[in-house]
Amino acid sequence: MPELPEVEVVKRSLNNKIQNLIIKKVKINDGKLRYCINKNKVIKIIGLKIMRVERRSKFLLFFLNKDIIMLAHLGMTGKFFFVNKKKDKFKTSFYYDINEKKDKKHDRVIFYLSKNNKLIYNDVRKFGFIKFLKTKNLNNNLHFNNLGPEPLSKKFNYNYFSSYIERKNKLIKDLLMNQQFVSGIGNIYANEILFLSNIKPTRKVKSLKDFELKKIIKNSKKILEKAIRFGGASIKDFSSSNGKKGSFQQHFSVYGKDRQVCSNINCKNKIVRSVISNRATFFCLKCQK
DNA sequence: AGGCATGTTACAGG
DNA sequence: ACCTGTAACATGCC
Repeated sequence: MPELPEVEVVKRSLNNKIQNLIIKKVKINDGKLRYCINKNKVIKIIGLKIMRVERRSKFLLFFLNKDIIMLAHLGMTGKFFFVNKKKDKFKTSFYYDINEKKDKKHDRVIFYLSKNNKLIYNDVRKFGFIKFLKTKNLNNNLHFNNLGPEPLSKKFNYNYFSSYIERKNKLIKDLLMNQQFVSGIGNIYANEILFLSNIKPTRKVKSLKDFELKKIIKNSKKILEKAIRFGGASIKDFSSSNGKKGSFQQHFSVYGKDRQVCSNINCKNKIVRSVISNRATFFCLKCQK
């Protein structure tokens, strides 16, 4: 599910609801996620207030008072659901009912919040994690100290790109997915960005012309912003914290489209699928050079 | 039954 | 010390 746009959508859907709520109780159904949830640290967040939620790369940061941050990563299948007693307009599509006593399958952690609200962390494959740290340690933990710039920030620009790739001999698709180069792009969006940029995923970065670097920068921002506008991509079962599905998957140009006709007008070529660094890669041999 | 899946990191080897 | 590729994590779906 979750690359930058999906995590951003989750952040936005949580933020206005969760601010100023107090964590009353935490129930851990299965704390054996990517990292085992530290129960001693969980005890310390009881009674703390959730100030706001931020996103960095594909990480969610819940800022609590007392200078504590709850850092979460959704891995491949992690989801946060916010459940409120009040009926809201998403009620019909909503997976959870506040009055339902029994937990859903794969509800790993449940945060009971003030005013009868719940925050549920559901994760099928358990590649995600939740950990707690001091605000001052945020930038020197293993997840953040080698993180590249945000693709939507001004730091991700032509000068940065061209100086980064000097004497590098990597494939462009690998580079786009390398979080040390730029943080937040995963397999789906790397495929989409390269299709829109007419660049074959197997191109070596050294071979890229200046105009191609500029195109990749521009299209990265364009696609990620568009995906956020559409609420992210809900392949499998991604949804935001209110259960609302994204629809960007309907706007995919190449991802998952092997053997289908290229989506460019006037191109009758079929999209091919190959594997790069163990990840499914889709492209049009005619449109991407 | 076997292959595949939106991600990250630990580790081995160069 | 840096870079690179691979295995591992856990579960469900086609």
